Amino acid sequence: MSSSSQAMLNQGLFEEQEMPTQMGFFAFPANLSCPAPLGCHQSLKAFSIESADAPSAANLTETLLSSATTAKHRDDSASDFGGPQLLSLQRSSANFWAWGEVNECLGSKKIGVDDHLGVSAMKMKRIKARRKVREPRFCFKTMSDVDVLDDGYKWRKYGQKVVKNTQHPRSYYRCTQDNCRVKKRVERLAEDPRMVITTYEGRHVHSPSHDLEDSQAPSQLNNFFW
DNA sequence: CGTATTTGACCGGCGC
DNA sequence: GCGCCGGTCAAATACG
Repeated sequence: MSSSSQAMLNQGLFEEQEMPTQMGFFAFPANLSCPAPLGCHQSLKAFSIESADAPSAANLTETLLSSATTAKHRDDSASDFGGPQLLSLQRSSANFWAWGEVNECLGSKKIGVDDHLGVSAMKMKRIKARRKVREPRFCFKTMSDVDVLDDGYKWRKYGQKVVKNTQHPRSYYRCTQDNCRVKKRVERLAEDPRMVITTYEGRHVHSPSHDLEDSQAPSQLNNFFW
């Protein structure tokens, strides 16, 4: 975990009092606009998160924020806001939304190992169970015209599915970087189609693509996680 | 022509 | 065991 992420945590980025466990939310200041092609013209409103991987969400938030702020600062040098000040929290019960599926997938379910299973079968089951539990996963709820938010990484779509009780299809993306198994799902909220829910799964083993283009120091590459 | 996206098929988990 | 459902694969198609 980077020290800045820890700082963000200490500042109370992740608040859970009004949410079930594993849930937290925050809001960008109303005047923060994300740069094109982000299309995130409103506020990033909420996320749910696997508690053990809060730093991941913090780092992604950092990425999104820095992407938004650096782009803004390139255009206008007057710094209305910057860095940690962006994270002024706004609390609103209106931000609450159900995210049972994510919580369910986060390993809250007990996975029993049957006594009669063979050793290999048990191993398989354990590996699968462990994988399911360990994959850090969290989601952002964003008001946006476009489905895919520019988080600095390059994604390839590998599937689309209409899920039950929703009128909007869910899209599945994988990070295009070799050896990086990070995935994300993007869908629109049934109740409010203006809201996009982006769910990230896994950790990047590399820095964002535009950082690579900027020839970032190799030592930073290995340490970067969101 | 290489790469990205689309989309129907397939698979595994889960509840009944 | 069966059916439902979410997630993934991969062939076909679109696009630059």
